Amino acid sequence: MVPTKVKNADTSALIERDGKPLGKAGAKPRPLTRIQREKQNVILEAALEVFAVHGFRGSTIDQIAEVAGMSKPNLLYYFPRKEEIHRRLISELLVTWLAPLREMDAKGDPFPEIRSYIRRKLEMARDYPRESRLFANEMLQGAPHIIEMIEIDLKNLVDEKAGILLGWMDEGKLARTDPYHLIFSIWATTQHYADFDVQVRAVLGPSRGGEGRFEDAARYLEQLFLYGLTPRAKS
Amino acid sequence: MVPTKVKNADTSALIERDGKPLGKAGAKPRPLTRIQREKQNVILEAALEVFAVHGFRGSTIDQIAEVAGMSKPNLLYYFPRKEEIHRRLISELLVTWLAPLREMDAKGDPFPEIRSYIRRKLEMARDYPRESRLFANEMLQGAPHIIEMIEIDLKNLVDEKAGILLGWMDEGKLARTDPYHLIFSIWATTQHYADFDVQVRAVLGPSRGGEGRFEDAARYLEQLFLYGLTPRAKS
DNA sequence: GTCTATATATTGATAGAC
DNA sequence: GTCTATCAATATATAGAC
Repeated sequence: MVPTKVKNADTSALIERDGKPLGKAGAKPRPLTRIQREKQNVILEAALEVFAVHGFRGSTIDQIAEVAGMSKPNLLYYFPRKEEIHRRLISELLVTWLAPLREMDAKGDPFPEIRSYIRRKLEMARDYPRESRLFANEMLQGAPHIIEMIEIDLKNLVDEKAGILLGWMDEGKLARTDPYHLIFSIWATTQHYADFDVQVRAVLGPSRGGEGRFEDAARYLEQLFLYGLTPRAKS
Repeated sequence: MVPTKVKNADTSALIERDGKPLGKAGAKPRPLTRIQREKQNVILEAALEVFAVHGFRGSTIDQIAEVAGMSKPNLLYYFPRKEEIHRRLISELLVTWLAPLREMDAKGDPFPEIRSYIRRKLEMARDYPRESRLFANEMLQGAPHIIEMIEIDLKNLVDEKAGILLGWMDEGKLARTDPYHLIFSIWATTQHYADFDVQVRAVLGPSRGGEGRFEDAARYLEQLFLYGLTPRAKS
């Protein structure tokens, strides 16, 4: 007979310390109730808000608890360690953050693929600026928590996509250029609108710094990248 | 008779607290000796190192003192407050940081001007990565210490240069595009190599992530921007 | 000017009542 | 599960000897 198994157990949502579920060693970790999961989400949401601005060391549990609307000991009941909150946010981050690049498809045509990749990245900067800043903070510090993922998973993904880009170049569908730096420039230009948002808004001023700025950015970037990549006949 | 005035008094190098020189109210502030200035520079250098990585709140005087090779009370003798060190670094930052943009000259031709602007910015990312990261940290936090400078001085500068770019477009020397987002994209792509250095190196790997990466980046960016901006005959 | 010692505040984390 | 009280560690900053 098959041992009883909880349906849809979300092992990533257990109360953990140092990456391991709390409780007696050897004891079967219990999945969280709906309420517990919701509380954790409230905390993670608040922590994202704070970590994104002040980084790990610059953020305090007090701040996070205040934003989450609960007391500090109460927060620590759900996440016994500050580091644990950060670890959870960061480990979920890379996956979502790289989703747009994963979608770039070798079977498609280069311009539509690149164009929609840029659009998706720009939408992420618009809709998830805190995630973008959390990532930027981590990078500025030398990516101490995700360096292995960067060196392995991210590198593999970019190598693969660079290969696709090179393939398109070989077919003459795309101007020959450095595929790695091409990807860097898409990352940089799109994330800029989240990470340097204050500066963008201040420079554009009240008239052009409103919500429309993302549409303007999309139009500009499309022009920059597509014209810049159009293959030309040698003359 | 003219009151005695110290030659070359560097008022920005006095020992200050909350932006005002220390000492009895009304007393004439004394300029620093050479040794004092050198000690301050050692501290500022160390602080740049630390603040660039951890941000203001995430950095400690202990860390800075250790990097500077002196005791904490000794450091506090030269800068009575942690905030004062940061204030000095930040206020000097914007000036140096915008120097390359200031050099963009309306009397020049667009492509050489833009090309050398990109080169200068990329050289700054290569040679002054800590300054770049300090700036990025400040931006991520919403630029609390330099928001007025951003809204006034920086905005004015960018407005002026955007005007120059528009002029070139009117003359048909430059593809018509959004001059503000053009400037943003130059900032973003060049500073990326300082702020996201870990990621760039990890993705490029040992073979291509060495010092040559800046030359590769320069070549790529030149191609991206210049081809992308070449005016075309309507067809 | 530099050091040791220390005051004072903040912070991460725990104990234990309810 | 949540709270008050509190501990221990760390952090900014000062006092005062030399």
